[in-house]
Amino acid sequence: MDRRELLGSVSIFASLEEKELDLLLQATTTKKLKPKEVLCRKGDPGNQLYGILSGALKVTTTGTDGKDVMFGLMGPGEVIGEIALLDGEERSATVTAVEGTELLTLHRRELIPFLEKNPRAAIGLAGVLAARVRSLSDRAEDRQTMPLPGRIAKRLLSLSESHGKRPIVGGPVEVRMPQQDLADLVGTTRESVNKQLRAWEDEGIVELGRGRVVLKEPASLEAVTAMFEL
Amino acid sequence: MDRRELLGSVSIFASLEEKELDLLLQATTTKKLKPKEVLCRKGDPGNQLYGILSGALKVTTTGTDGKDVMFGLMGPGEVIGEIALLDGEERSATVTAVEGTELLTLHRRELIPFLEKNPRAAIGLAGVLAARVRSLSDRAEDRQTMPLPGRIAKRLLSLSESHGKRPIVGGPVEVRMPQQDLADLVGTTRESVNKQLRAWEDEGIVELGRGRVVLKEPASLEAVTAMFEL
DNA sequence: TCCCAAGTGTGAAACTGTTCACGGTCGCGG
DNA sequence: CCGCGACCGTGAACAGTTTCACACTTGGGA
Repeated sequence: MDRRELLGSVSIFASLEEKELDLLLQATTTKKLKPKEVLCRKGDPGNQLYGILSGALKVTTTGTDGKDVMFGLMGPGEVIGEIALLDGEERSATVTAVEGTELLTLHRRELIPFLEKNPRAAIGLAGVLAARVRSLSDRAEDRQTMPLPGRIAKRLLSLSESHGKRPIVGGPVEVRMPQQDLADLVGTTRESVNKQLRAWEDEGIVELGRGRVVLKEPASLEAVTAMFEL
Repeated sequence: MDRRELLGSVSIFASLEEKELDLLLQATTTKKLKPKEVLCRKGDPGNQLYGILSGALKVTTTGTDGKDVMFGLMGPGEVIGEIALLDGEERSATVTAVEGTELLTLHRRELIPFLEKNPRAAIGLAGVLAARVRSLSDRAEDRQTMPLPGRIAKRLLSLSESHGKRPIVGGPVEVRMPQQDLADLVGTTRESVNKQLRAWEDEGIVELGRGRVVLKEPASLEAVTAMFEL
């Protein structure tokens, strides 16, 4: 896969013309992250924008007590790092690779002038941000209206869509993520997640393994979420 | 105050040239809202962007059980409605006037072409969105790391900065908001807020009144937040 | 290949915050 | 100027989660 193809695969640049892409390409570098490697930490100054080419990143913050909050898991085609770059503040979260990951990096001094010349890209970027706001506020809402089982079910389903694998073709979807991370994502403890998952395992709805959850009956999970929302 | 002055007072347009402002002005309308009047509801189609000229709006969503979540209180100079407009989805929340409010409205069909011709405004808009993401993720973090008193204290302080009044010049700051709204904002029940506030009143930290909280000792509240965070 | 760090499973006890069920009071709109 | 709706105050019982304290498993790296 050549560099241009890579760049085109990052959503916000997908709509650009060839020659604009070429121009932008010259300003990019690529970067590789090993599993567990940290891309940036909350509080760092942030002048780079990253596009994910392959792999997966988790976005978290850590309280001093060690209590983590995970905001999301990002995959290929997604953009990360725009916030600090756009408002000029510090990085708002810590970003860590959960597996080997390839990134495209773009520095603010190249990006801002580029956006000024290519308003469509700027609008596209704003669109990405708008979606981010939407998902954050949805989750905030869930967190204070939906009881724990509903939240776990909902997040499992959404993870299965964005990051699910099917070990056997046509078989059930598997979500690769330790229970601790699931807990951080849902806003609860590892223990609570474990207990809920075990309960579902007994009902045959999921199957558990070290670092993974297999959704045997997604429909039952949907039923759980439906019980609470709206 | 003439129309142009109004437009310039809305943050994202503050950096525009005179002639650009004039151009944009022709596309705007003004709108007035009475107290408690609803600007839009979650789920509506959304094609307007609003700039707040005066007054205050609250942004909320309501679960079917009647449990509300308040995302924020917006004041003069702030922009609202960008999200639905940028991602083409439904309105993501309900917006209600808490007092008499004057708005500037701008339709998508005028705004998008305008942004394409004025990339700086597009970038500015992206900046607003970035700030929105930041505040939402901060709150998400608080909500699952900080116990209730800390969250209440923190929100009171931030409200006092953005919407506080000083009934007597140089006197203590007063926040005008019913306890129910405070609860929705912090993500708890009215009762819990009331109990905490009463406790603080007994300690002389705040003073309560119908629909208002007077921060007599903001420093003590800061101490409460400091106890938990970081 | 063996070891150990990371991850999982589980119960009991403690607690934080909610729910429920009231009564009281304020102040504004008719 | 008075009534009624909106807002405040409060306690008791309850529920859902967290905390704590373990034992157990597993897979990958030295």
